[in-house]
Amino acid sequence: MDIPLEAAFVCPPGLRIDWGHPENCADRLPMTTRSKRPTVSEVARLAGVGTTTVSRVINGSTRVDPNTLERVTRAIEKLGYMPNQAARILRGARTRTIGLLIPSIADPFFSSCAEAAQAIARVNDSLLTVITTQNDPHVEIENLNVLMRHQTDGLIIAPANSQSPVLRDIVQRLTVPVVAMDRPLLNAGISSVLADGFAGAQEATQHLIEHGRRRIVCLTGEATLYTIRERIRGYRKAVESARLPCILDTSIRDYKSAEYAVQSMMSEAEPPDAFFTLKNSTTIHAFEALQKLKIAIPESVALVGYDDFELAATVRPSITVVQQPVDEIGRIAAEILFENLAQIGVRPHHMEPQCVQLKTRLIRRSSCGCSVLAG
Amino acid sequence: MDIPLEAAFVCPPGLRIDWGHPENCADRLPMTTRSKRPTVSEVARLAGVGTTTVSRVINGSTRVDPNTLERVTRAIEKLGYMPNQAARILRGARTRTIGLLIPSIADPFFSSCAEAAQAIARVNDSLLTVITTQNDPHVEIENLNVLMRHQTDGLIIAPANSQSPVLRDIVQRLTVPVVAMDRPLLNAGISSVLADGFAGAQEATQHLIEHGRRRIVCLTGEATLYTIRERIRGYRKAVESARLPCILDTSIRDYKSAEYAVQSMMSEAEPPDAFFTLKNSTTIHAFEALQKLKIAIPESVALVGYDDFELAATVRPSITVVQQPVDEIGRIAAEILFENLAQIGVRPHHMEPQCVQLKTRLIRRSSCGCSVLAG
DNA sequence: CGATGCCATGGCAACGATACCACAAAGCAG
DNA sequence: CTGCTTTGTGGTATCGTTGCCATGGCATCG
Repeated sequence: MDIPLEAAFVCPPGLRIDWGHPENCADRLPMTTRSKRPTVSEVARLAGVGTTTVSRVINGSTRVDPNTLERVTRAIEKLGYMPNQAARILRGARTRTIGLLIPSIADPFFSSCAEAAQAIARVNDSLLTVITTQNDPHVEIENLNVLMRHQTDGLIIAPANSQSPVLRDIVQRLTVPVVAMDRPLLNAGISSVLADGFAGAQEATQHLIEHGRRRIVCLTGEATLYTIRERIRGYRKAVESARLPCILDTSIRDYKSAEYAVQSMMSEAEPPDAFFTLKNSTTIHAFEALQKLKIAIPESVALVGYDDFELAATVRPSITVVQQPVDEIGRIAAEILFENLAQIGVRPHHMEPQCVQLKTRLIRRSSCGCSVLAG
Repeated sequence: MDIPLEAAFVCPPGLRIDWGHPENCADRLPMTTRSKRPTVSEVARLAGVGTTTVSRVINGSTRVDPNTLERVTRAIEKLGYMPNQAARILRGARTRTIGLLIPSIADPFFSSCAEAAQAIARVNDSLLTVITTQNDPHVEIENLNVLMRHQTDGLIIAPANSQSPVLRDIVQRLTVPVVAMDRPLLNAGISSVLADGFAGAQEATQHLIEHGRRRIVCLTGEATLYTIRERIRGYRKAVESARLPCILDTSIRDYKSAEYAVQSMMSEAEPPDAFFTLKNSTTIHAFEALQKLKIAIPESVALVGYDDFELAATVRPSITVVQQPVDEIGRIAAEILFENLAQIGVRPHHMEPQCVQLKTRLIRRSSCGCSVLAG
């Protein structure tokens, strides 16, 4: 089966369509890969010099005669020479590849982090290898070993368990720099980049309290992760400071459990007047359940979610959320990693680990009780 | 600044929380990486054998005496030996790394593809290196070269321009297998895996026609991509078969332009009675604009979108969409790539390129006029 | 004028794993 | 007992690059 080319879309008259960049970039294709790639000695032979000189030209390490430089450069171009990475690495060079160990690529939070990290890797002339762990510590350790076998220069990891002594020991024994992202790896002596979930949750809860809400239920979803636990701490701090009850519900996993939980809570003697959901999927499930049960938001119950998502502003009512600086997290984690990498060999001891906590932002929309003009 | 551990979440009485896997996997940490990794010769010395024998044990290529096997295995474990990838690659082995060139990781469509491809890479004992191109042909070619420098075993690419002669030439000159994903690379002689946008769009348009819609406007958004053009073909086929007008609007880029476009079309003498949007962002912008302008969906205009998204079922009215088999696309692309990889050296000539077209699915919700029970 | 220093350059070894060849010992048929 | 294969094993060259050291030419200085 083949794509029929003749049937391709023909631009109708009067309809201007931009066909993209002109692509006059034929000048920059250096033969890419051929069956047998030329080597330094072949270049050297053609240029009439020694292999060392060719190497010097490539790496620009020592001064070479302008005349020789010219000849060698021409030989390199003529043969389409490209240094062999493997040989360089064998001689001790970096692989120019960093690893990213995250629970899932499909998760919008982590895919945004990955995108930002990849951009930083690119400006540092490195590649990014992504591995998903599904938050399984076994998979995590397994693949950490895989990355080390591949001699990755460094590693960004979102640990499934921030307190895992096993992971901590392994990471401490590594000779390559590691940066924790989104969740710390406690007492491992590595840098970490996270959003301040405690402050974010506290601010959101506080906001609901200011709206006069008194029975604020925190819908945690599964509460094993460090991030979720921090958010719970923030919620707890806020309600306890206001002498309000601290009510946690960890039961919501999907739409069905959300409907059940919401229904049973709303039919209690003292029903909640606000829900604070700690992650995206829980927010959506709770929102769906409330709509299905025809419970008015924010009149009957207010709703505030943690983590922003594309349609939070579009649904009716629009949903107030705690927004995390996703791009920043990935970007800074990668930046710190490359800073560490740059330090290797310069100092006898590694850089002091730093813990970056980024501020979250409360995006006020309608579901919390704020009257927001749509748009 | 350090994370206060003592302040960590304490499980309240009566609230069962699953703390995750037990992590009793301390047995599987093979020293990972040390300052100076042991080599075959060190293992050989310890086991009292030659390096060749050690190599044979590692690769299980030839029979070795059970006795020797035992000794070597023990030596490997004792030293925590791990073969040096770079040396192997220099000797001609695979890098066990494949590249994925996509416009963006943050895009839900491509992140799902990436996730699926990564899973296949894992079962083939390989890593996946992700590079984003932002649909820029220059970046695309640039990074294709970067991947080749890194000696990637193979490549999955979503070409920015399916008809680019430059990209086609480069790909044809590559010695590693390449698979096109989501969009073909025409006449390059490589396999491609795509969703059938023509059929999907045709079916969706047909569906609107069956609902009695007569003026169906196709909101394309930017229409440079192959996929979008295929969808336009499908839409056109359907309306032309029904002798209905073919009305394309390529102007929508964001919420503002959507509002303008919708408003001006609705105030025409013959306003549209349905919108068919060709991609996610356009669907959302059009939906927002219709809501803002208080135009009833589906009473005044019906709406069908291309590409499903998480909240399409949650918003009111829920949105009817053409769903693409995202996971399948990534999975099959990777599978074909590894099949090609397995063929290298077996046959003198490469595998016959295949073009896989996957079926889409029309998800009937409310916005098209179908009365759907929520849930 | 001879000694000293700098510059440009080349030869060679080494990084670590493995394919190839060689060889010894053992088994086995004639 | 001889000539053959089979089995287990080791030595060594090689992959392509780069660091170290050596060398020859030229300029500078006492």
